[in-house]
Amino acid sequence: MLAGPGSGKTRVVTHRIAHLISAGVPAEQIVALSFTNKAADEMRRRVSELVGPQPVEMGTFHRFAARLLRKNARLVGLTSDYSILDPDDAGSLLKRAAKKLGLSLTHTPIDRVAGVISRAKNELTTPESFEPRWGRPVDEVAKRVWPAYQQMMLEANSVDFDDLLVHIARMLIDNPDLRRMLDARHRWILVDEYQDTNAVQYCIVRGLSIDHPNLAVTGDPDQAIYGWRGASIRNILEFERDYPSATVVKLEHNYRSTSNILGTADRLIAHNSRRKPKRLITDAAPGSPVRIVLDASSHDEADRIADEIAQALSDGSRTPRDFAILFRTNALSRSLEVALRSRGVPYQLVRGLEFFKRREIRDAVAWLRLLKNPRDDEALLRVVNVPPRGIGKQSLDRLLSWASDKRVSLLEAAAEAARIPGISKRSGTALVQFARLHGELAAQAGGPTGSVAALLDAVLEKTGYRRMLAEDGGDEGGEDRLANVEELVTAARQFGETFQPTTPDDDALGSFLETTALVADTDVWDAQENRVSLMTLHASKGLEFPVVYLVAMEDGILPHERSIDQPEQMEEERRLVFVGITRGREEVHASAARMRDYRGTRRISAPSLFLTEMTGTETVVTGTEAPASAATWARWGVVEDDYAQVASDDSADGTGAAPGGGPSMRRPDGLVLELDESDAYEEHASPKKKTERPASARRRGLDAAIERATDLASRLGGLQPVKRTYEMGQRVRHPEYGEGSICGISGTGPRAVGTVIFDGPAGTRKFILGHGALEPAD
DNA sequence: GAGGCAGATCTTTTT
DNA sequence: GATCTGCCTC
Repeated sequence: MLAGPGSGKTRVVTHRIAHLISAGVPAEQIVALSFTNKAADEMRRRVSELVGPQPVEMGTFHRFAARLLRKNARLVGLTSDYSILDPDDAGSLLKRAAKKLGLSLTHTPIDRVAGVISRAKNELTTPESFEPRWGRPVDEVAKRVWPAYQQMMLEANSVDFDDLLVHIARMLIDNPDLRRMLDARHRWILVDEYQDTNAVQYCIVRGLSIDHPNLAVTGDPDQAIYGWRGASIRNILEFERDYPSATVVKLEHNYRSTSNILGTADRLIAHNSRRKPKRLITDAAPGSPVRIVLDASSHDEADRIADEIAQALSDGSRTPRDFAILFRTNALSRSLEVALRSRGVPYQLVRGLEFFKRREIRDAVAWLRLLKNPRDDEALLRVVNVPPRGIGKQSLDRLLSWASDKRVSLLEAAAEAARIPGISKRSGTALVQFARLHGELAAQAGGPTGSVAALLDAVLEKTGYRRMLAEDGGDEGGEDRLANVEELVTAARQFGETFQPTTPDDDALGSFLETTALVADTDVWDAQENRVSLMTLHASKGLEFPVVYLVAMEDGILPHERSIDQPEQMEEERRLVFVGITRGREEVHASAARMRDYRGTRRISAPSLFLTEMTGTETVVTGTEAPASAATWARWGVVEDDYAQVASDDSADGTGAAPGGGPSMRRPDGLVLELDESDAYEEHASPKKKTERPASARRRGLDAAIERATDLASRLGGLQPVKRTYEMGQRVRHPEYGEGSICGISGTGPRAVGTVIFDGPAGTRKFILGHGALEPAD
């Protein structure tokens, strides 16, 4: 399903599940994969509304993989008690690996190296097959540490986030019998947000749907915003090749936003060249125009928005949960928080990881991990000297090298610490005692009947952690931290109450750890809470709000400075804005500030290119910094509009994405890509030319993009794009709705919105005229 | 070994 | 701005 924003995707997915079940498909054979737990929970809720609670497997890719891995851990050299390391712990393990190899990290920051490895894993590259790109020192370092890192992971019976998926993918590739079994077991698969799947995820889905290709995926290439994580729209484009009998369904009708909002979103996204043409159709009224506000400073921006919200709240026209404020980076939230707080407006910052990122929470969870998996060295390092037990860096270094020589875990080494040369008597005793403490707690942890909350309580008590926090009344909120830890105990208790083992080897502690390890930002966001939501654009995917504010749309921030010189990344940034705009149901306000206090410095920047691209008949430009005559802005807009016209002609005809119909081209790596720029070219050229494409179209990346602008411009000289003009009262024909007449036009040019009264039952509908959905009826 | 301090460093988005 | 690092002193 190619499904535009607000087209009822979740509804389609849930109804499909419900339909399968009522058609007699056993619920255990259905797997529904999404990207956040939130989305999965929502799906589950809606499915049980339709057909009652069902044992359908619903969750994130990572959760699904984690459970599968637990059942088959032996196949990849792990035990079912394996730990999941979060990026921080994984990073520090990577650091230890580098140190072991004596690699200097001064010129290659560790998170950069981690990023390269993560990226490679998501491409399903192995440490052996990984090839450093020439002239990239980070790659060279990655090439060398990766194997050591992986070895250490294995010895610690641990995986990182990426490994969860990679292990499953490899398992499916290497074990044909198991693959067949799992394929048969998970017969019906549904994947949401398919445009954001990467190679590993693709591999997993593919592996489970060869014998039983009952696969339903939904996605919108225009909302692909995880390219940096290796997601690739090629998964959508290749779909029809891998599953030749696939049917493509387009959901183009938007039930969410006003036509002004949709028009603006569409105008913007038309500037992307690499996309499947797709229409946005709506019956909705125009609503208020999308507002573009230019403020003098980031503080003005925050104050203005807070004032507007406070005003709407006090006159009763809105309630706090109607509002969302979206931004590019988390760091941008601060001034908004301050402004909202000073006006007493309740808000929630959607950054759920915060809780699980807190030191005290991580310490407590690390203890649980160590109890579950005694080989989890990273967890041990985290808690071994908290509260202080007199075990310092020196002793730990000795312990580490001894353990690594003897090939034992740190915990095993700790038990022997008294005998390890170089470790002082005092530290040695402390380590031995630590090991003994672990033994005591582990005894309590044993047995699947044990409650996680009780165990956690014992940990806090016996390790002296709770006492440490209680006594640390002074400087930095030992009280708060204590409260947080107690909150974790409560969470564990609640978890224990609802926990239902689905398989015999399911245990509460393991599941609890899995849950804490795999929470996402948006998972903590609570739609019920009546608060203004503050979140990143990425986190907003899949949500909707009556009123949306897009802030800090400035050059260098919204097209992020690291994206500006790369055309593909610019397109992703543009999609990000597209996602942001289409979150809005009734009002969208985009803003930029001339001067912004950011990262401790003050920066002056120009309004985002995207603001000018959005500007048109559906928008108004205001604010203290708005050009008085609107001339500068407007002229800028006009120039952009010419470009917009070129781009819109690219996608003027919505048929390009029909199954197998669109022209496609093969890249050297064997992928099939559809490029709209060639669509545009083809559209007006003779059909014969289809096979001999100009060399320029074959080139990609920077070259192609530079070429495209100039090349396309010159080519257009000889190729007149089909220009249609419409006027009031004109008779038109729509392929689906039949004939009608235009009874209203708002705006001008290819983006104008026309209202059509159809003769048939379709009634009155609105269209973006330039989209080619309508033809003149003679 | 613990704790405190100054200076360096680095800042996209996330399961 | 915030956090981490290395260095210093007790």
